Amino acid sequence: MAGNDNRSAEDIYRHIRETVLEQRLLPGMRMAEEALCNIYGTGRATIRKVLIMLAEDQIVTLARNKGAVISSPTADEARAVFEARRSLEISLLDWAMERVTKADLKKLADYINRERQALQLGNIALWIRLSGEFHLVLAQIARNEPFLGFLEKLVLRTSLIIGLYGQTSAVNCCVDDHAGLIHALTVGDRRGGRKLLIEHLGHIQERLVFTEGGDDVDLHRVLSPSLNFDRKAG
Amino acid sequence: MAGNDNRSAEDIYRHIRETVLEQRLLPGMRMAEEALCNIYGTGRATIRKVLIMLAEDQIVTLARNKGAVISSPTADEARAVFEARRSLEISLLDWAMERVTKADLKKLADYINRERQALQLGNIALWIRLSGEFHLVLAQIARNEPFLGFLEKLVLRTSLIIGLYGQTSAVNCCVDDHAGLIHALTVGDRRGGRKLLIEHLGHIQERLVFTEGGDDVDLHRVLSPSLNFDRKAG
DNA sequence: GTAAAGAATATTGTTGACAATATAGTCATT
DNA sequence: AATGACTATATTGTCAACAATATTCTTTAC
Repeated sequence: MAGNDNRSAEDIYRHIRETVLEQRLLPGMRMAEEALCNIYGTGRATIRKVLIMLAEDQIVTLARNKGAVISSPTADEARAVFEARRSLEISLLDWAMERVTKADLKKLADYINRERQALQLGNIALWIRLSGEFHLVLAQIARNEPFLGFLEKLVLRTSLIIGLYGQTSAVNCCVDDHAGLIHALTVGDRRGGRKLLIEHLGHIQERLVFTEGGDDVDLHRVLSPSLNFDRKAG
Repeated sequence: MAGNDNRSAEDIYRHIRETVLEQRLLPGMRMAEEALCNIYGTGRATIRKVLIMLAEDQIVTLARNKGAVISSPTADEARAVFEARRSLEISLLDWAMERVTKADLKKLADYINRERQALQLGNIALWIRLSGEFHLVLAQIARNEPFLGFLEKLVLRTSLIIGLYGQTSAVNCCVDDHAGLIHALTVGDRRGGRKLLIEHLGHIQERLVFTEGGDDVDLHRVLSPSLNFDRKAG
């Protein structure tokens, strides 16, 4: 069960990010160093490096002498993330309109097919990841590395947010939204693309239910489907 | 000379970032672990954590078995950073227009005064830092944490870029630009503010001279005023 | 005198042990 | 039975030593 081959810190980092994107790692889950050492077959130094990198992405929260936990974005943070995404992705789409190539469009089409396929096969985790990555593939067309990196972080955090506040329902709207975006990009419909993008992000955001108004995330931890996890209630 | 009090990784991280912002740490400078240990009076584990965090910000470049070096952004990366800044800061300014308070305006005015003061006293390092931080203070008014964090990274990288490609000249235009931005924000002049902001970033970018077309940064290292540093030319 | 090969040095990568801290469990008291 | 203090356990933080690798210096051959 435990003891994969030795992997580099970067590989582990990428793997954990993928898993977060698939919503298999959910907010509140503890990331004990030794457990990760066993899973990935590395020493603590490597794991520590990975956790520091994840903490910089705000995927993980480090507490002194308490260790790492998958971050639980507050409702306010969630709103900020969506606000930021709207703004970032509109800029990215504008650039993409100017710089898109035929190869890009082909790549996007392939991606949508993979999304549809994953959905048909019932591979939800894969579909979730693909539909997140779609935005990144779209963003790559803009050819601005820093911006792409920023969006990556926001997409990752969106996965955490959906994992915390998301309702499992109305799944297949996204694929059509994505198809619409591709069409807008193909015909160069700037205004339509922008509208679609905002609506699409709105669809995702609308499906969130922010239980409990406060900023205290401990309550969310309790109801998160993670490991057994008791806390003295305040 | 060496041996400050023990500081936490976060303190050291902030201090190095500040120093980069002041352009006292320049691209190409080596960041040997032991040297940093002596400077900050900590063990290698702490320094290592700091370097990992700086590497995530792309302030530092880590090479396996070779150690850390202050990053040397290429000309293309520099262009991407400015492009990203234009887009980010316009969004931030739009939000700031909606959310600015009197307290914010007071804070901005104080900041400009500090800039002017630093310039009069000839404290260039401080002025450079303040004029970078001005953009962050402005960004804080937008009240969007993720966006603010992104801009922080870009401002840091801008410091590296100016350190590499910047010409030391025409210093005092910036303060007036900043004053203009405050005015636009005060009277709610959205269009004027946007224009000023783009011009301001343009001023900074125009003063760059991209010596050598290639992506190889070793040449820049040679001319950086760091320790003695020889390399076999390719 | 230059260039290549090898030795010496310095720096980073990794591991293990120990200290500091937080968590969980136990027991006594009310 | 609930609360509080205390002990035991587990986890992280830090340090030191050693291994691996890169760099520099020296030597030798041409």
